Amino acid sequence: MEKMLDLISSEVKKAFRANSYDETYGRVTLSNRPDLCEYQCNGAMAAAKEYKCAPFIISDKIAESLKENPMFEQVDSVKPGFLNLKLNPEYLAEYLRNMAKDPERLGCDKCENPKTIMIDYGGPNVAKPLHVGHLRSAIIGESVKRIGAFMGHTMIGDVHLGDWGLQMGLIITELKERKPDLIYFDESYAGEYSKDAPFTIGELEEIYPAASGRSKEDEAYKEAAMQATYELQHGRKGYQALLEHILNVSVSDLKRNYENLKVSFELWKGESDAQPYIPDMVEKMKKDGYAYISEGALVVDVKEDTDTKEIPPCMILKSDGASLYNTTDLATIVWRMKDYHPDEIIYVVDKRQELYFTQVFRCARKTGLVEPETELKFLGFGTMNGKDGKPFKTREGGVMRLEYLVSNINEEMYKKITDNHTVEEEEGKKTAKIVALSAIKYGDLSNQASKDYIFDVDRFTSFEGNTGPYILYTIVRIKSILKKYQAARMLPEGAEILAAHSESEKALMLELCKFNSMMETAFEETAPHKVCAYIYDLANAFNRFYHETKIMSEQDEMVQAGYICLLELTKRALELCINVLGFEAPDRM
RNA sequence: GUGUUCGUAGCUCAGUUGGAUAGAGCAACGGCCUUCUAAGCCGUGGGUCGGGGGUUCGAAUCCCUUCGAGCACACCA
Repeated sequence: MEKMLDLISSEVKKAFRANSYDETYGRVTLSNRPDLCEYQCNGAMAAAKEYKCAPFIISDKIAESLKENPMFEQVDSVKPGFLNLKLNPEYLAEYLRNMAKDPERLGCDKCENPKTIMIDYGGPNVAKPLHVGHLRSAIIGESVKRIGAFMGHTMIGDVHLGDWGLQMGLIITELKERKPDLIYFDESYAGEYSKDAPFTIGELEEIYPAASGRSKEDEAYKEAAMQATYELQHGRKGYQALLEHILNVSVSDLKRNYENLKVSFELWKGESDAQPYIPDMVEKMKKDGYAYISEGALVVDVKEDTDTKEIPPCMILKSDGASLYNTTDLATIVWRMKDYHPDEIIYVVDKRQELYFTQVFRCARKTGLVEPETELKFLGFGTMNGKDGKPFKTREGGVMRLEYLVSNINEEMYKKITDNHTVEEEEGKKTAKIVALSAIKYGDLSNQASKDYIFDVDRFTSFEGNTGPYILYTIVRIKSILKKYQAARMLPEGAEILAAHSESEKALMLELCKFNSMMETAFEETAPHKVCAYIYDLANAFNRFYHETKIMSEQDEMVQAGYICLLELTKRALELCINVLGFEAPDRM
């Protein structure tokens, strides 16, 4: 469906043309003075300069041309040259009826040229538990992915595991110390290895920090770990089998954790998957003359004339010849292009890595790893701070495990729910989990991703104000009425959304008709917070309407049925929105 | 030092890409439940949009300058 603003604009542009003014001045925007009008056009003031006359003369003429237009209930030309518009309620109702006919999309057209977009988010490390630092990438990435999918793009989420490097050698070394008799350490062993891992996720999570700690004090131990890393990367069979086990155990645990957050990935690739592509890539960069030796390291220059500061070259290999983060990221681009040929790759990572990714992107572009039209987008997010404004820590000052954070909030939510209502324990727990997730995700997504934000558990889990639980509460209210209505009767023949009967009803309808343009903007700007802002406005508009309108006691059957249709549409819009944000609503709370 | 992001109510944040009287929520205060979930609704108070200059009919928004904060600046990821 065409967007409401475009429909209105095209009428106003017509009026500008009819009065022989340039139609580009006819662009209509939402009103910033809802007390005066619903939509406005400020073009007359801009046009005044070109046509050398007072702005209000132009806006008067345009208003005159639009007076008879059935789209509008009211058209005013005001003081300096504002054109104030109010929509005909019947026209608005018709628009919403068309939205309602399309419950899957509510009139939001899929994009005309669907793209294949890979989105790199998550970024957990194998053998290490997820911590709060992983939260934002997961939440934002998942939402961006869902918004893109809703707009009709093929979205491929890749978790991009940290499964390469010294950490693996450390684990193997520590394991060898603890269980030296394992056949994985017997180099003469030539048989098959067991499918069962010789450790649990619990052990693994304990082994890594132990090994990491010891390597910092014990030089010989560190040497051993580096040696193990080298042997692993150069094909020692037993170690590779161990790596497989580490991956399996770790990934299934990560999947469980991400599932709890309603976050899922199409691909579970890791840094290790990029390694086979490195030699050819490096060779080609050298052969094509892009890569050269500087201070012992192999680098590619990525400076550009327009730079306002010195951009250091992108390092491809360290001076000892080893690969590093850059190498892996570039090689990852190689397989992504080869296997999926994406039109765009979005990286959802900490914004502190912006300079680094500028280097990587430029290098990829310059050396031809991607095509000129392939878009590489850096979506940097800010730090999650505690109430004191400093990076979020546990009370003891350590890094908090994500699992603990989530279960703390679940418990808190359960307490709140049981304080207010008597519910069965099982249902209460289930509801608490759903509401808690909305609190966490909405709390994060309602802020602009690029900014730091304060993770305030008390505020996010509150049911008041601009919070996830408030949105869910609104949906639950609607569900409750619909259920009551449906229990008593069927929707009568010919029931449909009617022209608004009150100010609050019209305000609700005006919010609803923004749905398609809001979703499009949220995608174009990769801005989930716009979806949050929208549903907050929508929920407010609904609650105002709800308060004024006694739906169940409405006497006129068709009016009542019209309300029900409007409620259905509101519920649908809210549900589609929270779905792209990555959470859901319970039936009761 | 260079670059970059930012500075809006006591607190947490919006601000439709230059428009009219700068908006929400929390906190404070006051009203509304024998009737669809009061986890709600309505109202009151609270601002030199960090400061200064400029661009123009018009600036929180664009440019310059200044103060303050965060972050980043090749062999970590």
